Amino acid sequence: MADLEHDPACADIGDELHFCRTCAFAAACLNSGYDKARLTRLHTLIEHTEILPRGARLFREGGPFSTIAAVRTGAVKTCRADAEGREQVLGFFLPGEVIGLNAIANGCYPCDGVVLEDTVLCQVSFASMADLATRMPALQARLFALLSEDIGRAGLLAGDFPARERLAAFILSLSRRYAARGGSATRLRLPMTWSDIACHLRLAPETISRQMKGFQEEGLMSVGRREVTIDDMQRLEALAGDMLRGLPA
Amino acid sequence: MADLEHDPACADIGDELHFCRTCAFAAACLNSGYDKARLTRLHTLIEHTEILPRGARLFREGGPFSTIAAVRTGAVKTCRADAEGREQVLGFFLPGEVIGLNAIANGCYPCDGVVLEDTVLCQVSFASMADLATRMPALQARLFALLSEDIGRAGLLAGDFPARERLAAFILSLSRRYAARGGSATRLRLPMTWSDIACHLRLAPETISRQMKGFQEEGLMSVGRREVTIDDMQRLEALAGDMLRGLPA
DNA sequence: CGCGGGCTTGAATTAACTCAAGGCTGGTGG
DNA sequence: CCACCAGCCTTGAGTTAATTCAAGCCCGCG
Repeated sequence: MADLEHDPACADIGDELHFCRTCAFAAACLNSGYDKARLTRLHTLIEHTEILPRGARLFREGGPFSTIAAVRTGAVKTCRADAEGREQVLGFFLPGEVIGLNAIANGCYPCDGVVLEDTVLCQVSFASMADLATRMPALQARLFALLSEDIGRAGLLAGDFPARERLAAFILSLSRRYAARGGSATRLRLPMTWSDIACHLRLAPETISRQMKGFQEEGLMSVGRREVTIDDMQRLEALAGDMLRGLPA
Repeated sequence: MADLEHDPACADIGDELHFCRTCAFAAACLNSGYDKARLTRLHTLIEHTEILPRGARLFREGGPFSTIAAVRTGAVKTCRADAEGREQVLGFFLPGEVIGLNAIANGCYPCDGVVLEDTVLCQVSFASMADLATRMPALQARLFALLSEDIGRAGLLAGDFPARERLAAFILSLSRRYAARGGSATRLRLPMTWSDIACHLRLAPETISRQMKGFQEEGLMSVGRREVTIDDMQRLEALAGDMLRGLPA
């Protein structure tokens, strides 16, 4: 365990120990009494990438799947383009979140992975991970939970809610996810463009713009360039409430 | 293995061996050379329910999660109601498909499970299943795949496609899922109402009605009471193509 | 036979979209 | 250091796909 805590590659992450010590994959394992050898084995499976610049492709739709990755710093989106070239953003991945779980089923990625800002990832061969999981039930449980969580998250977008509520839920979801990793719940830096948000929420970019303006005028939040400060969390939760009901983060 | 093949509880399923022998949970294990003891152990974990009538609730939103279930015969929908009481159908589950995977993350169901027609399920404690999976890597792999598949399926609905394409993709998806279990790919019995389909696809029931009529007039399919016969698979695939791209079944 | 749930059909409405044009901003190169 | 450029965001006006509302129909079932 000491190895993990003092690994220089992790030390610079500061307080995000929940994420750092385990590179997001095995938080649940830390307090499970595993011996040092196993934790070290887990740790040695993990490779950190270099700093990936905005626009870099982690993988492309149809490409062969072999590794999953956790975001260490930065942000990533997964997306696909339809026949007319219109982009659909499936999800955003913030520090601590795991990318690639939707590729397990088919052995190939169902979407592109695109870096939104300077990003470092922790990568692990999924096969090794699964193998190790048979010997570490808590790791297996963590993987099951991560996968299950993603089902719920993907389902969020399925609902038919008005633009206003969808955007409110999106902001609130970001807020909770940042807060869960020790960030601020009220002051959010947005690594994605308005257009990305629009593609994600099935809205036109113009609609995002108008709704953001509306939120600001109502005193719900202050909207800046690539950042948002939530001013009235309660009202925001009331707006989004129905949509996020029963979601972990 | 002989136990499984000749188990009278399974014998009546006929040719659906892929599903029957394993009650849908461990198809991948059968050819993996596991010894009889392990397969039997898996089998003894599984309990068949009595015949559940239309309208029965398998579970409710917020209820404690402990078991996952595979549909043996019949059909089930998962759904939730928003504040105004409008229903949102998250998914339909046909024979051979597994219900409850989205509840793992939180330990409680994020939706209701409702029986659509006379239905028999195979139920298994998820905890036992996970425990067994540590000793049966192929079972673990199967569970990972099932979970991953569900992420993709949930994401389907996220896209912003016109009503016409969404409905085409839905019909085609049903067709493929029935076909994958040995059923007909062209003649489909629909266990759900038009309204259920509407709630699932984020459309009004009237829209389903109009689109179905349209499909019929164009010779794409013949629509009957609770059944559909696909007359022009190629054109249907062309219509839905973009949406189902990269989906297993 | 009559009842009720579910499906159909038409007409009016609307939320969000598209199209078009203008403005800000942060980065780049002179 | 400043000017320019490109990408991104904003704003307005007109359009549209799908909705809501309302009414009637069909069919299986008691």
